[in-house]
Amino acid sequence: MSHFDNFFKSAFTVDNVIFGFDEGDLKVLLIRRGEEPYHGKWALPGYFVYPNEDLDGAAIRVLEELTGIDNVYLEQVQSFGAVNRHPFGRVITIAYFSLIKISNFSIQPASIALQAQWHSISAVANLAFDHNKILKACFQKLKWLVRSRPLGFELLPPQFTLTELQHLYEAILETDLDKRNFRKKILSMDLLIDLNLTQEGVAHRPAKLYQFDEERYQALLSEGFNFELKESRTQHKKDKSSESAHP
Amino acid sequence: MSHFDNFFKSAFTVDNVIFGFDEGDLKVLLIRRGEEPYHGKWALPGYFVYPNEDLDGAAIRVLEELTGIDNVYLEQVQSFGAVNRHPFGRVITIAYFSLIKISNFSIQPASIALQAQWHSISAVANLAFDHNKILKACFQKLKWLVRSRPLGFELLPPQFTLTELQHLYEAILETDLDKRNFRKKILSMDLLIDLNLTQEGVAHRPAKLYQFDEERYQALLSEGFNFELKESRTQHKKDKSSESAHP
DNA sequence: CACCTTTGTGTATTTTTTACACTAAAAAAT
DNA sequence: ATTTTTTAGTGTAAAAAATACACAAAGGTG
Repeated sequence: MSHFDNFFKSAFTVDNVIFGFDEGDLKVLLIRRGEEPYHGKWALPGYFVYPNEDLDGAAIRVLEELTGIDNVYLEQVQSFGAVNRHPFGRVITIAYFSLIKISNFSIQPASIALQAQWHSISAVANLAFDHNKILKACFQKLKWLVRSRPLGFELLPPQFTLTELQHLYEAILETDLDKRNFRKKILSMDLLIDLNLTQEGVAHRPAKLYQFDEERYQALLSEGFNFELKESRTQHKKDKSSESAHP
Repeated sequence: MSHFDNFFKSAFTVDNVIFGFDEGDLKVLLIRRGEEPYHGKWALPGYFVYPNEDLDGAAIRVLEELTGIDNVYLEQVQSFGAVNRHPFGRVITIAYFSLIKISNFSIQPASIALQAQWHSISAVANLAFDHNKILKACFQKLKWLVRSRPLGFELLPPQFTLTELQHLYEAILETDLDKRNFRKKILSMDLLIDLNLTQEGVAHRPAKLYQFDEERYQALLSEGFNFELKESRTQHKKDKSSESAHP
């Protein structure tokens, strides 16, 4: 049956774009490749999909094998299938992405990777394959998603301050937000639990700590609530609160 | 090199979800398969990606070969790669979708398909493979996209009335829109050219005809304009304009 | 010419978004 | 102990956007 001529030696891979947030910086998890091609180069943690596993499953497995990270929610983003994107043959890849709290996971590269490390989004080197392109597409998707879902909580420690949350949003959206308006909006969604605790050991007024209300989020989700968070249409200058501090 | 064990007999396909709009109904283009598996069954127009072509190119070629339609913009949606989705072996598929004016294209199924035909979205049968799932995902994406881009013009004839446009939006969003508010919003985007023509041969007041302003759309796109079109947050009843007609 | 059907229009109300500046709290420096 | 430094926390008014809603106008039909 000539139909089967369409089955040829080819392969699929999955590549994971894992975002984290630390020190006010949006980061992505990269590995240094321990295999040809691109041996020694930085790349997204990705590998082949095996014949007996589906794509989502492969993404989860590969991430675990290459970085030691498991138990995260991975979302499919896009496929990349340029003819020569892989020097060894025809390989298309399916990109997945996820957001995780950096501090929650210890990174343990498998033998197949020389190293696994967080890199600031703003300082990502030349990656192997077409991984720069993939990263860019995933970052776009993140930016887009964060406007319609209260994402980002995944990236913060369980207890966080409103300023930390705002910085995270600013990093993702690549814009400045107005402090008062941001707080008003976030608090009005009623998705944060005020822990009645404050920061300790900071050399200034300590901020209150909050926690994400997972239960309420699930409840709202199921009733089709719209989480949109905008403040991006008009250009506006920062709230220069501090200008009064030095008269 | 054991690396190459990961290249095995497998295949990629592309499947196209082509939306059209006619007689107030949102439609999708299906073919009746002329090949095993699922010979004789309705399916999305899809076929294998060849070794020497990239995914976007394959989608365009396949659509042309199976339905005679070419010169349309296809957008990648998602990959589907369940292990047993294809009875002949491991095949993952990449779904593409597009919107076209039904009247602009004459459908000419190639020998590989027995038939190609528009089907109302609301009355799609059991399709081959996992194509019902794919169709559903694409419809979701359409619904989502139409809120953030002035899509839909692709689906209408070059000259259309505001009521036709509104019906189209209602079909996609699966909701009712308020006539006056819809017009206000659409016209304020300033993307329609008033042709100073009216419908002819209708048994009621003829509507004005408009045309989509492609140039202005491109201009606004490039300056990052936000086309969002909502009116979906609160539940609201229809504008029962006609209630005064029969006092 | 009455009548049927669909088009086309405006306004008032409510909600959301935006812009903007000072006091409060704690630690550090004097 | 007082002052300085730094960040947290707060409210309001103005502008823009979204919503709800009803009737006259245009053309064909019988």
